[in-house]
Amino acid sequence: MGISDRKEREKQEMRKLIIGTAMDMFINDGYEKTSIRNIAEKIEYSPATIYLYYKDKDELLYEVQGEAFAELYKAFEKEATSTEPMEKLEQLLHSYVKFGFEHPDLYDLMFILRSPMKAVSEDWPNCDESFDFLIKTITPCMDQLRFSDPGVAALSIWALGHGLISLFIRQRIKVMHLSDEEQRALITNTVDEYLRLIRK
Amino acid sequence: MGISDRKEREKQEMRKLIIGTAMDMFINDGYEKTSIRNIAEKIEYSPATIYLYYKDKDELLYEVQGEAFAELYKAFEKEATSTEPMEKLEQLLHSYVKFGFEHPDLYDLMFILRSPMKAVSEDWPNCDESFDFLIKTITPCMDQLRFSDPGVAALSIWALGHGLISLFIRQRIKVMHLSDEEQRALITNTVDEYLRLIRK
DNA sequence: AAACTTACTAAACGGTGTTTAGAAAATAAA
DNA sequence: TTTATTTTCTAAACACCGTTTAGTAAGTTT
Repeated sequence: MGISDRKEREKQEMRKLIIGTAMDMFINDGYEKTSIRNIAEKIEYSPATIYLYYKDKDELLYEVQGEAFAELYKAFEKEATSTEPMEKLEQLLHSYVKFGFEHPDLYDLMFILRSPMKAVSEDWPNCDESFDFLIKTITPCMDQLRFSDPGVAALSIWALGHGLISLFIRQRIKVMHLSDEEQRALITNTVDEYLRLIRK
Repeated sequence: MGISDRKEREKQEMRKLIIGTAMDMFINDGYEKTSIRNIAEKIEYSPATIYLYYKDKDELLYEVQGEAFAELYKAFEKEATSTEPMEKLEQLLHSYVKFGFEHPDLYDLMFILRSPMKAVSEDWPNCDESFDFLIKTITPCMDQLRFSDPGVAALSIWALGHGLISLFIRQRIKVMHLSDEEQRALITNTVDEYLRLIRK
């Protein structure tokens, strides 16, 4: 049955077209400002067509989140490569913060946006993967870290990185009355001092 | 002129009615799910009336943020009372996290929500106040802290607290597969270990 | 009592996510 | 090849949203 094969292929291509366009627009304009109608217009289909391929806007977000987490994981693999455990951990945190700086709108929809129920109730494959990378990086460092257990260590490191980036992205660091460049420098500085603090 | 006095009073009462109702609804349903139309319905006026007292929905948010920051500051004053600098700093961070746990929707609109331009461009009186409290609490601790300067110290402490609460509120800690209670306990634990880390 | 000012709202504008009913095109069967 | 069936798409509508406009009704002043 060659025809139904092609149809399946075309269906997958359409899904890719939609999700690719959605991702572009989420990155450029943010999730909230991107409407189903805008996406439809860009791909030259009617809005209703999108609903033949995705259940609702949340499902679009869910898919884009998946791709974004895959990108984060790739960044980890590329940038946290040291064979020395503590150095690898440092590279990992730097990589995380760098990702936030370079892809603020992706970071936003991954970690800040109110997540669709699907993402929090069912499991979240590509997110788990990145979190696993953190856990696996921490584990061999435990004897050199001033944390009581890996759970606390993971959450502490993640929370510090996330806190810095999300305060920056959502412009709350403005209360410190610093320029954009000064804010970035201070954040980098704060990361480095934190990494020094946690060492035994 | 008694009449214009009364009119002014009535005007202020109307503003209070609107902002009070808005705050209630922001707390119960969140900012995004609360519509001008719903607020108008609850106070039994037409939606257009609200625009005679507030420029737009952002201005409502701005005002509620102000009140929320005032509440946070009150919490600080009540709970961070020690005369011993380091102990006061610990009380402050605990107070911050407690505020987040107890008023998640207020915390959300203060620190997580995309803030209206007014809040970030002009100054933000009640937010400055709370941030000042942090700076003033940190300053006398500097000789006992493992930070190079107060700016880094302030941002580090804030980012850790904010990171924990915002990951919790936006349900990202779910990747750790813990119950709500376990998550809260882990957060408290992480705060305590952090406070231990930063001590000289 | 008439003129003026203030307080309010009905209705509309242009936007949103989403659903429905029906048209058009592609495929299968005759 | 023509008819029947399935698949693919969209126009239009529904129920919301924030906001503006134009006009009504009430209160105040002259």
